[in-house]
Amino acid sequence: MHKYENISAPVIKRLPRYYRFLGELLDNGITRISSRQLSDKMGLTASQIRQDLNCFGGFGQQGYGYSVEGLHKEIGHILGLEHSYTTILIGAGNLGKAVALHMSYEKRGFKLIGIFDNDPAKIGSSIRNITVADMENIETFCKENKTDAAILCVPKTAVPALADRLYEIGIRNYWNFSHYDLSVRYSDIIVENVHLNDSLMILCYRISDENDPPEGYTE
Amino acid sequence: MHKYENISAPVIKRLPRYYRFLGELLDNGITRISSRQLSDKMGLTASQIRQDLNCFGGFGQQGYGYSVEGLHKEIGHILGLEHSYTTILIGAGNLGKAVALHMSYEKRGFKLIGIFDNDPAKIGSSIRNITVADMENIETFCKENKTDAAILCVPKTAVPALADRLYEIGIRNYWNFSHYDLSVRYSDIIVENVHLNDSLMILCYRISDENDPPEGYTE
DNA sequence: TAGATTGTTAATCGATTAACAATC
DNA sequence: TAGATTGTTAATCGATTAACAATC
Repeated sequence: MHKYENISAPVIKRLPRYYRFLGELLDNGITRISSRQLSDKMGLTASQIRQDLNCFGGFGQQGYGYSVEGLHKEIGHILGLEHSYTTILIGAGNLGKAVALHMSYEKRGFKLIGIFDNDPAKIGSSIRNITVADMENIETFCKENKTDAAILCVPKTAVPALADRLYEIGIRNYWNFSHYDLSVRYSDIIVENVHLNDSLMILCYRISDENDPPEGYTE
Repeated sequence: MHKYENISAPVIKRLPRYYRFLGELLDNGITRISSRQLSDKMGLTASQIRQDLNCFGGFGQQGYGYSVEGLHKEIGHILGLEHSYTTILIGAGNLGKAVALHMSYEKRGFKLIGIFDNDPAKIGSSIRNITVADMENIETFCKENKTDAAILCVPKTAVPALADRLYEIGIRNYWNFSHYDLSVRYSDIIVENVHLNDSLMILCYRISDENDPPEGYTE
């Protein structure tokens, strides 16, 4: 039932970056590019670019290279950006608010149709023309409005119970900003994580690895 | 000059997750764990856990397993969480604000000492007791206050000029939320990216790959 | 046609998994 | 001691790079 079979995670993770670079080239009025030129710009090998693209089809032309516009469109299509998945956001704190407002710039892929919180101070307030609703009403809302995906911006302590509830409702696609591993709890769901703490720790590792050990450190 | 030589990126990326799971075990009062038990909880192989940990040292005990508290501490140490890097945030929009507030919960690793923006409407406002300063004053500020790292929460169009300016000041460590690849511009810097758009596109790919092709799609 | 660059196969490199001797 | 589990080496698997025939 997969559109593309056996595409490895490393390849998929590179697609948005290809899409971004091609978009920039397009903005700069560049119409064609070779895998070598693109590899120079992006800091990877031409071989890898050709291998990656050929997972999905032969988009280039021998002796010529790739049409920037054509390739940009193809990758957009591979990513499925022509979809519009109805999406709800749970948690209207600072991060939730930022994500909601961020998504207004994002035209493709996802459409925010509801925002939920259980804090009375937040319920009733408005974020980009969507009124924050009471978590109590989420089942009713999802019955009345087909909901494809949920964005989780709640504290990790709230996630296990929330996850069970959303799973019960039938939601299987998650953009997860909470410090909790949803994928361990359910195996038949799709989760894309944005773990800010993890990201910051990795930066911390790389900075401290480069520099002198801190005081009190002995080896 | 590296504390740990030749540690591969996949290993480093798993460290925060180990740290998180061990922290949870610790909270639940569990004192010891074997690589097999941990692998069951985390959804990976016991072999991989042992291989990963042995990049840094032998933290376990044959026939017993690992001390949860000991291992948690060790990984915290490997990540360099005992540091406190002085950090400035550029861009006090919704995302910048959310990140600044997020970091107040985060005690270890980084300390936010300044927030900058060039929007007169934002300059002078206050985020978690830090007054948003004018970008004009960033050179002066960094001369007076040793600054280890910068968080970029500005639109991508603003990044190239900003990056040059921060590089000139001497900042080499970046937590980058903008849709721009800093690492291509400078090679002697450390960049950890949080590309929300890229993350959302990957989710989009995985949802559309699972489901029926959209209307108008023919193969 | 000649030159350039792809698509694709083969070679290399690296990461994960399996196995087991060491040892607590 | 016997049982359990690590640390570590060897085997497998997968991803990246190199090479080149196909072809625009």
